Amino acid sequence: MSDLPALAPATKHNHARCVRDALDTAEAVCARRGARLTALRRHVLELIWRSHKAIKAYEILDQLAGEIGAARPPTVYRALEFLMAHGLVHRVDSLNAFVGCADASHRHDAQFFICDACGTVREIDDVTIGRAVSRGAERLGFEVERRMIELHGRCGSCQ
Amino acid sequence: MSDLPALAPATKHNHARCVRDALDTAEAVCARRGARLTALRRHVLELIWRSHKAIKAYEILDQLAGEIGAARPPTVYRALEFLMAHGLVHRVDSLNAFVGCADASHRHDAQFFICDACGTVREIDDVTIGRAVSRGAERLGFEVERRMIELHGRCGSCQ
DNA sequence: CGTGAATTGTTATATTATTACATAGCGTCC
DNA sequence: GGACGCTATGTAATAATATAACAATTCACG
Ligand SMILES: [Zn+2]
Ligand SMILES: [Zn+2]
Ligand SMILES: [Zn+2]
Ligand SMILES: [Zn+2]
Repeated sequence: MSDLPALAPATKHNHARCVRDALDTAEAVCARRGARLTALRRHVLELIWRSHKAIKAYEILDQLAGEIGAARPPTVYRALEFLMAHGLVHRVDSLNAFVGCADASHRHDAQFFICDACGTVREIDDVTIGRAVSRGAERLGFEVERRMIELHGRCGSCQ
Repeated sequence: MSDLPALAPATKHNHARCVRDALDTAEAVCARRGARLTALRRHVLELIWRSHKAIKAYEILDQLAGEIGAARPPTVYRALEFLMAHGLVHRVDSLNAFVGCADASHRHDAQFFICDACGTVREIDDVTIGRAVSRGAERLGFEVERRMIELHGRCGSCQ
């Protein structure tokens, strides 16, 4: 595994450690469920975690091609499908892109704060927002199954 | 203009009237701003309003082709761009599709409740949800510029 | 009318994602 | 160990979504 200097996030933290933790959690989650975190899937997850930005499927594809030779779209999309199914990665619909889940220990929807200046995606799960949505849904007689909440703007360091 | 029976929404209402109102509002909004609601743009808006479902750009394209002859993607995407710029249409990112704005009198983000069974999209603008998001953002020091809030599930009649 | 700006037409291409089928790996039963 | 069945991966083709670049037309305004 190579070093990861160029793509580190804006927030100051030990990102190598941050990635290692994410991969360890992924191993644990998959082990617990009898799911196979294969070399390929693990590699894709690692690429996603190289930054706290959302990464596009074809960027993953290009990086894979540079590292392990030929890679085709289905390879990437299948890995992403697996990682999303196990809650290790979220899809950011407003960007057609993917980001590592900040709390992969349990499946969840979350809210994403996306800085349009630096690209950093910050995931939180705010119960107040969740409750507000639930009450709105209730008034409409609507049964919510999946929440997609993505807020675009400027993060603290980019204002 | 043809009749609109097949695509009427689940909720019982006078949909012909509903469409007419939407077009009238659009005329008014554009007049007020000196924007030109050309025949093409008006036609696209009307196609979008034929149902309360989100419609895909290429569905619009197909319908235009059937009605006025050749139509190319840029034609549709440009009309959509105009309609969105003037708040007459919203894009539903989680569907790559477009829906008529339920309250085009003023520009806004809103929340969309999307029934995955019947496809109906219900737009509301719930201040409670907006406030919850604002407070979440404030705690992160994040400045929100655009809110994408799309809730998938089942509407009342599809449960 | 003449002019410039906005709109639309047209061709090509970029970007994102899936289908369909072939091959390879891997655990289990006998 | 070998046959079987399941999961994962490889590969080719194509579908679905969106934009770029430039030409032709239309339209408001003077
Ligand atoms: Zn990190
Ligand atoms: Zn998450
Ligand atoms: Zn209606
Ligand atoms: Zn609206």
